[in-house]
Amino acid sequence: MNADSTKSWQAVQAEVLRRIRDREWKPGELVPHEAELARELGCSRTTVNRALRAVAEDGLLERRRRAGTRVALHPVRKARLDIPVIRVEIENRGLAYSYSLISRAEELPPPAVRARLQSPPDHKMLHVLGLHLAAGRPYALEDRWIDPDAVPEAREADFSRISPNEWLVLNVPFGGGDIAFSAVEAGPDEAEALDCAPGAALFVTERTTWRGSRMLTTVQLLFAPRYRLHTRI
Amino acid sequence: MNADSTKSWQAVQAEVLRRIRDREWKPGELVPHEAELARELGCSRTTVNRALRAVAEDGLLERRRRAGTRVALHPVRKARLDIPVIRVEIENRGLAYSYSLISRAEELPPPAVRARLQSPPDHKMLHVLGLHLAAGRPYALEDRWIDPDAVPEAREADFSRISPNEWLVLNVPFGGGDIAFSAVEAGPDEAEALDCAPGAALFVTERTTWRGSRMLTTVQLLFAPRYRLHTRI
DNA sequence: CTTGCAAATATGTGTGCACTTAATAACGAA
DNA sequence: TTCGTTATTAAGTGCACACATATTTGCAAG
Repeated sequence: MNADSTKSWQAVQAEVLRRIRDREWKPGELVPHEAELARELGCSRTTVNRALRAVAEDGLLERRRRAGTRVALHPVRKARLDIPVIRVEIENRGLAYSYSLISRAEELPPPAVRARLQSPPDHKMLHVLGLHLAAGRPYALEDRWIDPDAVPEAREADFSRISPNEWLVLNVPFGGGDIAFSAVEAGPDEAEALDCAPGAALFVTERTTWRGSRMLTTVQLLFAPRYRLHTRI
Repeated sequence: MNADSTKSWQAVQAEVLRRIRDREWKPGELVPHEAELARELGCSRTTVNRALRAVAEDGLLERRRRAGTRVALHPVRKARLDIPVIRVEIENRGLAYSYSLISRAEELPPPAVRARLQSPPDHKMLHVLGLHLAAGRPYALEDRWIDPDAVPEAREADFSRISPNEWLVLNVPFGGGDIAFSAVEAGPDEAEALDCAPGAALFVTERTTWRGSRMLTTVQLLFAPRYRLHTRI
């Protein structure tokens, strides 16, 4: 047990956070450089580096080579959002998950989708509509478009038992992605599927994923009213 | 210049990601241990560790001591959300920011707020309502409650020129926090403040911040219609 | 067959060192 | 004065080594 000469990087991090909190290091101010801190805290520079890097990743410090490390003036807090597969999300709440396919077709996407997927005007896409249910009640409506050229196996996939959401995670190697959250009013169809009043405010997440520069799929997830996306900072 | 015997941890990370993408390492599968990878890739274990740790932080690998490192079966993607001060958020979009105070009072919070702040039934709180504007148009309505016992300086603060949002970031040492995103229908007052139709779907973020175990403040931010919170994965 | 303890092992972390890279400052020439 | 070059400096990264810690495995005692 490293009585006291050894400080773990977490201990250093805690000390750094304390100094920021207690305004020992003021916002915008330059903090001692790594070597200096290492000497002062009785640990190696590597350890100090690890700690400072972690704090900087949370947005409380800003680091630039040569310029040194300074306390962030406008701390842009970095929250981490977990984006699980919907089935897992529901099961984690201890609810029974089920899923039902509403429709599946190969058709021309609307302009908005075409723009997101950067596809040529007359390129047909796989369009899958499905409903995720938690404990038998509508949870989220999945409105997905898949580029069958980029994901040929999708043509064979059976989306009646497994949602595109989960099928894609399992079968398509991940790539980059883009997520947006917003709110929309429920249209008549959506209201019926989600069993809510038309015009109700729905939480929406829209995701577009690609691999390399190839767009793969875009999805709109409409959550039933009272859904909350939750995280800690 | 380290021609090729030295691999940077980013290079190792890229190689690891490639192997996961190309299914050389299949989901759920155990990957070679650090020392083995180090030998294979011709770098030190430290470097491999750095790379694997980074990938694990993104949720694509799961690591446990002794048990080894395995490819995540249900990759829970970790998105990072930046939560800037609203003024900065607006200015970053190249728009002119302004702010106007709507009301400020010390009063009894409604039950929902009391629950969030875990305050006793008859404890009065500082209640500040303000509107953030971008290019002169309503952007977000800030409905904030501050515990004046936990943040005594707030009583003296001038929230007519600087929003509580920004004042708190500048004056109150950060602490833990809790963020939730959802959607609500605009009520009559909110519709008027945000210059939208009553019943319009609004994107909401609710934040509660504390220091230690002391609740400091809770805020509801109602964004004008068409607001989108956006991030990459 | 179960329980408990010890050995083995993979990751986690710390240290000291060296070298690289980027940003600034200092300096000198046009 | 202004521009470009060079020196300096602090962070970024890599390596070899050692020890810490968690977890599994296997063996032995009950």
